[in-house]
Amino acid sequence: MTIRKKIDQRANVLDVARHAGVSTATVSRTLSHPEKVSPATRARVMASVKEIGYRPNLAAQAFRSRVTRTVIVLVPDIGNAFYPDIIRAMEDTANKQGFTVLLANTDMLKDKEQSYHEMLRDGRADGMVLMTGRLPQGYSPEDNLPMIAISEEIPGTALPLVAIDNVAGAAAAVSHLHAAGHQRIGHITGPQNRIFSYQRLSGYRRGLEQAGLPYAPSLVASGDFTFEGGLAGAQTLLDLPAPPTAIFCANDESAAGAMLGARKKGLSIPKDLSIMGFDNLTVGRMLHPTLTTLHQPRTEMGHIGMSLILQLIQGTPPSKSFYELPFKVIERESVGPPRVE
Amino acid sequence: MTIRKKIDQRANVLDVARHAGVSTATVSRTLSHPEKVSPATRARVMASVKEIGYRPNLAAQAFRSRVTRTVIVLVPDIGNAFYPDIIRAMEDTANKQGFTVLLANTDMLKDKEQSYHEMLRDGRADGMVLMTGRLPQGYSPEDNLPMIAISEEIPGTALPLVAIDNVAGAAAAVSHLHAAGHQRIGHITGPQNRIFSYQRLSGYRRGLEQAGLPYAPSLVASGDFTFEGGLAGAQTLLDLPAPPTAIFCANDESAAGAMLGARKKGLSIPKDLSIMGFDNLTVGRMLHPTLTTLHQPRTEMGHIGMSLILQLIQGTPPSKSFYELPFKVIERESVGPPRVE
DNA sequence: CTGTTAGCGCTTTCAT
DNA sequence: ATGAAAGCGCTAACAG
Repeated sequence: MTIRKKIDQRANVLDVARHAGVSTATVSRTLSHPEKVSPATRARVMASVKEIGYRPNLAAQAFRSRVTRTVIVLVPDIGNAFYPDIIRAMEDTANKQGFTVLLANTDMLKDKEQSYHEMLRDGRADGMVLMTGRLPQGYSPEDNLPMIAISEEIPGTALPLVAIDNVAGAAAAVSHLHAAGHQRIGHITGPQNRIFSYQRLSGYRRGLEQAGLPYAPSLVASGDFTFEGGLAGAQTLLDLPAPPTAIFCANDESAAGAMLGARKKGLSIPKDLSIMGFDNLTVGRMLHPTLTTLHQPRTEMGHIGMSLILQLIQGTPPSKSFYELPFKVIERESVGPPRVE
Repeated sequence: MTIRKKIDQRANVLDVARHAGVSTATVSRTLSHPEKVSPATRARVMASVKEIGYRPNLAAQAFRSRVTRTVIVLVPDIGNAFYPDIIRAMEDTANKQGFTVLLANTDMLKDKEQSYHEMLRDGRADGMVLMTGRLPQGYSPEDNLPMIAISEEIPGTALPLVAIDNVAGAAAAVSHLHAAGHQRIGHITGPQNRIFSYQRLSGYRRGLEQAGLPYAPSLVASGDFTFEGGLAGAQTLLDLPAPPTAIFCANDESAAGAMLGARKKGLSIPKDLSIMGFDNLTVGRMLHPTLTTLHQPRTEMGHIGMSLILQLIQGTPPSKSFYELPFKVIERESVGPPRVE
């Protein structure tokens, strides 16, 4: 019996209770709800905890209290430089409140999304943040599990969303190009499986419309948010009989690819072709010329999103369904007036 | 009493046991060690599980079995494009074996490192992977917790390491520049708090030595692995009375900064100045000119590292203390012969 | 404010 | 091969 303690080194509540001359309940209270215990006992228990070197068994705690203090965050592609700032901000906010972020890279694979969602259902996390733009398979509103979306909207649901207005952002980008004098503005899209892509494409169309410019399907090349996609897209557009004088790319990485595509064609940016990105990643400042783009407040997105999900976890209902954040155009070197023809 | 089931929807082992007409022990066995149960009962239990829609409570499981199937991965800076490939590979390997990766961004903050290490000690994870180049505070070898290091060595410990030989890699980079004809080769270092920085600096010196070139402290500028650090470092070096004709940067991001620094000085790359990076990140292909660099097999690093820690967790001791991976020079456009003076 | 007591849901001896 | 029963470490009624 006393042998057990020798085998299993670790002290538990009972050891502390004995040492402090109180009950286990008091020990538990002191640790979880210190205000419910008299200062005197609190001090005594704390002293014992310290002396014995007691640390609560987190697995037992999670099991018993049905609270894990963990939030699962679903990221479609951790290699995409768009996410790190958001993730860091979420982690900071979570840690500050004693929560842990369980980051899950899904690569847009449905079974990964599902298996993390099952972890949530099965009590390994208290809430979930989606940046995938879609619901995990097996999701059921009746489960009533705390969930929100960040950065990318989830069509057909009531999940609270923290993001910019992507359509308006894309329209603003096109306006910016139009304001610089461009009349033939091309677009390189994102991948088919992302809501983002549709929103930015429709923002592109809205921007054209607002500028009084016609929409020509031939000026839209399909990309996939990657450097290679941007490269290929630009090549397609520049091979057109009447190529665009400016290209609005669905994100910065494809804009980088588009810049290479232009260079390969012997075009100089922005003299022969203007290029505009979306997201405002660090890479934009590394490119030559530096990239004009549209800024998304990623850090803020992360902070606000995490605060929101933590509130939901703690039982506070969301005050609105869309926490809209501002975007802004970042003017750099890759956009200029069109060449006079 | 029966009311409980109505309130707390969820089925448990007892429900399954009753439904299948067996004991809870048999249900547990069927789920955890199917081979210890007769095919007939196994089928019956499985059928009940399915029918009732039973899913084990993971928190209870973790608590009781003292196994979480979770590995904590400590990353110094998730914004650094060096890590995503490693992380993705680790996650893939872990998931394949039913494990989960708990990614922790530490920003090289000791208290973050410590608090995640405490999570390990307190039973919220089964093992830990360090990419921080140092031990978390509170680490004690006697705890005998499964831990390894990936990519960055931990001085003064016996933790198994999966990485390239950074010193040899840096020396190879310098050799490459020397082979191109350079005699005055500068270096922009990493930050002071990273082992990487020292290793690459000492590799730089070894490379000079091997080339029969003198080491001049003035040709070493201190950087911090960031774009800005590279920019500032290059400006320092290029302002020298006798500036280098080539710069070996401690990583690709600072190389990108150095390229801008050169451009700002009106230098053309590689005609007036050659630049070499380290890591082979995607950004190297986006730069103009594209960046010559040294490739680290990051995906392999992640796969091997995760397999290793999972083995340790399952009780297999490591077969060696250094799992060395190969590096290789990637030749692109940023390195050429020096200008004839 | 504090102690008593009864489990949380699961796994695991120990019998049978 | 299966069941009975004990208990992991902690928390939360409940009573006092």
